[in-house]
Amino acid sequence: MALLVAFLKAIEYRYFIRQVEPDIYMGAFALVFMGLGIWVAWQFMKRREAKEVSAMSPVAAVSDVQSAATEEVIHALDISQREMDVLQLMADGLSNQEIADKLFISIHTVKTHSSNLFSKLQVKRRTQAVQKSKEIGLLSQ
Amino acid sequence: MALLVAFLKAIEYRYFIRQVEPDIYMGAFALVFMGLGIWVAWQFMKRREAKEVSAMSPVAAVSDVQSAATEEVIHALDISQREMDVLQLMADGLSNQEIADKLFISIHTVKTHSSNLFSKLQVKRRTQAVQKSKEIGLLSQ
DNA sequence: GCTTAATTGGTACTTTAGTATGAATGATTT
DNA sequence: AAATCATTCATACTAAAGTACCAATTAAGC
Repeated sequence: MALLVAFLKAIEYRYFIRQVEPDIYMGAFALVFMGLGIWVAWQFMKRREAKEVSAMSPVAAVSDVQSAATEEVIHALDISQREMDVLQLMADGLSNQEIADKLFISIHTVKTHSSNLFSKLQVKRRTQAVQKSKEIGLLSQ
Repeated sequence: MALLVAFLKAIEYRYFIRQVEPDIYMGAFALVFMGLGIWVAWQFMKRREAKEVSAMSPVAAVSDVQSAATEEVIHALDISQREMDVLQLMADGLSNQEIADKLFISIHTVKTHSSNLFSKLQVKRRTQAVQKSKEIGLLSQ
């Protein structure tokens, strides 16, 4: 920014400020920098869009990784019976407390199971867990 | 633009130009207008992005038969386009923050939409919303 | 007997989700 | 012009979800 100011001062200020109407000069000045601002924002947004397109939906990206190793994961899912119980009820839209009540265990236990489940499924949230487990055939669609 | 120039001339030019160092004044001037430019571009891109996402929404993209039935359900439940966008991304397992980033809106807005969605679907959580919306054909299985 | 893994439960904490309420804006309809 | 609706954003709050770490119990399996 300091460089820009210096640049403007050196190049334009001395040559135009006294040859052109001040109003017009300031208007042009504003216009140029507004244009520069638009350009900067444009570049930024372009980069952001590109990233999104390449990454697409996080779920899609996840599923791609998964499908590459589907066999391996299905055989080595290492998901216990109790974790499956929790997963099923999670897929039904139940809260941790409701799952706890239904399985006659504490909510802490449900959290333990679900947390382990998430790391095994390589997801971060129950919604993703449900989505992914249906994708890979852990749960019926 | 002409108005802006006039505004600047009237409000700032006369009061600051001879009280502040010219260089600093010009620098601040440039900065302000660059900021304005960024803001303008940002607003423009936001609107464009929103339209694109809406247009890309699976609701509009599914097969004719499906979309006919889906449209009916959407209409019956009085669910808006934006609410459908949020619902779709919710079903993909995204967090509210991620949905906000993808739609270029704030997390507050996402919460507003999802909350309205839940009451329209008569559910209490996003997991139930996803489950039910697939049940009634709002989302493809 | 000893080990291993599954199941259970806990504390303490951070993060995310969800509700209630209000308000501004733009587009559309009446 | 006025009303309506969709969309946006905000604050302030409560509830739920999720993580990290620890520990007791039980049922195999070696």
